[in-house]
Amino acid sequence: MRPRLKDVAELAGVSIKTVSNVVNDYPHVSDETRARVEAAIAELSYRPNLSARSLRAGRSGVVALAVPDLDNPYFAELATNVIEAADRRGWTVLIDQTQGDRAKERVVISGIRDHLIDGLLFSPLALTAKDLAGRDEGTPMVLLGERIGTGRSPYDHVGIDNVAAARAATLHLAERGRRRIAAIGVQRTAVAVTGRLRLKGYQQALAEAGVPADPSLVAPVARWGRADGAEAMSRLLDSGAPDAVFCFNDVLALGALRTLLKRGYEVPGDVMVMGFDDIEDGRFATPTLSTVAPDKALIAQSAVDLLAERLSGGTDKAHEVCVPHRLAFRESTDLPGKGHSRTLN
Amino acid sequence: MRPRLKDVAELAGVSIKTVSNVVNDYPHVSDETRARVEAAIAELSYRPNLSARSLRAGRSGVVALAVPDLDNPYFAELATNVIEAADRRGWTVLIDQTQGDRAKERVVISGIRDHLIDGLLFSPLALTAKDLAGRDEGTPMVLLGERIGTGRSPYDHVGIDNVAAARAATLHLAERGRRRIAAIGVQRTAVAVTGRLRLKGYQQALAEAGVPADPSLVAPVARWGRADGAEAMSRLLDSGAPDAVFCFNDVLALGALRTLLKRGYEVPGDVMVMGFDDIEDGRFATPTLSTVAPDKALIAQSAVDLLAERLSGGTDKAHEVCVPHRLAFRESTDLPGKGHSRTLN
DNA sequence: TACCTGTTTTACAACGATGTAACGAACTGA
DNA sequence: TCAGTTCGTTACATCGTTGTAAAACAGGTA
Repeated sequence: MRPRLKDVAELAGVSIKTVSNVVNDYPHVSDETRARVEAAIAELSYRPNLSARSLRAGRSGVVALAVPDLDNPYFAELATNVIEAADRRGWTVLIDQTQGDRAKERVVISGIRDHLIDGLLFSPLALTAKDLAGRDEGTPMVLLGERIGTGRSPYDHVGIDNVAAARAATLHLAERGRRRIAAIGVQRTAVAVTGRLRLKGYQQALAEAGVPADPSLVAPVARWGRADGAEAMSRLLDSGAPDAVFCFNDVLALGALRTLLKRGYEVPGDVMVMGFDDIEDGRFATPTLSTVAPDKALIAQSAVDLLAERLSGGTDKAHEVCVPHRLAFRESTDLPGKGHSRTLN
Repeated sequence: MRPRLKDVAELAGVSIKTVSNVVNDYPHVSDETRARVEAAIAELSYRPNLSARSLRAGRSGVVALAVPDLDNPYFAELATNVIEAADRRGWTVLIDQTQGDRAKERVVISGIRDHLIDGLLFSPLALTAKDLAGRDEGTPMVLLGERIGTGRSPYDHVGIDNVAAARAATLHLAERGRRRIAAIGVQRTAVAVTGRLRLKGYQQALAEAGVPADPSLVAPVARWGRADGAEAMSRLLDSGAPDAVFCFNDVLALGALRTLLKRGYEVPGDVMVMGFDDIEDGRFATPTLSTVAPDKALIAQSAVDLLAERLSGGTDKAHEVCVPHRLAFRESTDLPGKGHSRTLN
């Protein structure tokens, strides 16, 4: 069917290995032989069989990226960055969606596909430290997002300082004079680490700003989707009358924004809205969405670099990379009369 | 390093093939032997090597999905659906981003990775019929989105009736009394098939509704991103004074919406906005975005099914699947006083 | 006992590519 | 002329799995 080294070799009148040497650019091949082989390769339009190569080499050139859900623009943007960074190293990316489901996340780390992939970039949501500990260390794995568990993990990790970021975001709202600052995004599940860290930053900021913490202003959600944000905002408006809301990610914030506008509130006048992630949607919402902007390109690049280092057998101790973030102040937290809502990007 | 069939066989005291038989659930293995082998598998936590398997079987269980850009929510949602549909068949999906770049799209069909994947689902933007014709038919490919070229193509294809959809969308605007209906999304490049089809539908609708076509109301864009939509809308407002705008996809529409609101126009009062794709963002924009809603899940499912049929050596002639779409009327094209903006989903 | 039937298990050869080691040929220098 | 050194090329084994065909075994019949 498809041409193999053998077919090329026969056509060129050389041995299989010589063709292999040409394909792999080995030095000691005479110009004349090389030309003949290349002609044969072109004529048959030969392409190496990657399965055979990876069987032989023990490497496939494929890495897996496991994320909860590509529908969430944050993960879509992250995936884009990862694919680009992997591309620069000649790797191909295979994508798994876990839906943040613990069973699926376990499958991802179970190593079922370890022989197909050289490494794993994993952004877990529901996984526990125990799940992780049970993994037999086969293919290298780099964790994205939250650290799991409190102890030392044998895995490389890339994340941001969620507490500091959430604290800064909340402080920003307090500095603009808001006193009833709500939070949307805590989850009731035991494993929602990210949410807890952002809540912690939120609480720290309130204490620091001397704003009394009102538990009724903390709105739990089941998941981090637009509908959840919209629904949580609705509950907050019915009960707590906030004058600002810090949402633990941007899609929650866009959902909350939708509810506010639909119910006739002015944003930022009546209620300021702050998000987290800096997805593109937020930059084109009306009002544009203030947010915490993690350096997604750097997260992806760092993760790929860490994986590469581990693949080349480099380090033994686990690396911790904390990627910087910045705050993007846009219209949704703009003070009236300052008149620069349109100049901020 | 990792256990192989051989290791399991030695531990269980049977031959390699017997272990293989157990792993593959072959019938003629005695219960006692099976139990012993399974114990050994568990003890060593053996996992089959997929590279070897796919070398042997000529199948890898991996299919590639090539899309322009995961950042575009339409493709992210499509990818989600494809991954789910593939999952149901036990396939893994590997994702390529082409950026709509012709050179990258050529690489995708060049077959460089054909040995790694069993099939290809490809949503091309810039590819020409000539590029396609030059492909040596190795792994099966299903095209998503537009048909390429006019002649008969040897490839299966899944798409929607763009002309009809665009026509219906535009007619909807005309029926609501708008006469200066703009269009955003035509592209100057020779290969932008989708844009041309939607333009055709737009023009047909104008003719049908007896609305004179004003070329100054057709705004070209370089790409189909939010920023392009925003910028095109700005140009339209400066020159043409439209009272409605049909955008060839939702992110263009969201960009246009942003410009309208920023410049103080009322939507839908002053200008109605209609999109195409039905991405989730549009359902949470304010106003919510009317749009053409293709059945993305069915697109993904059909594509995967077609691929499966081809993989099982089924058909020889190319299939054409036209997936139905519906129109989602939301607030951005709502007539004032009708009072049902909130009941429409 | 010899023979057949059917089940269970095994040895062996692929799949396609590449590292190793060895080979012949063409040179060098004594 | 011959050993020693390159250089270019090759045969072979191997990566881990599975299809094929045959061997081993058990049970039943003549």
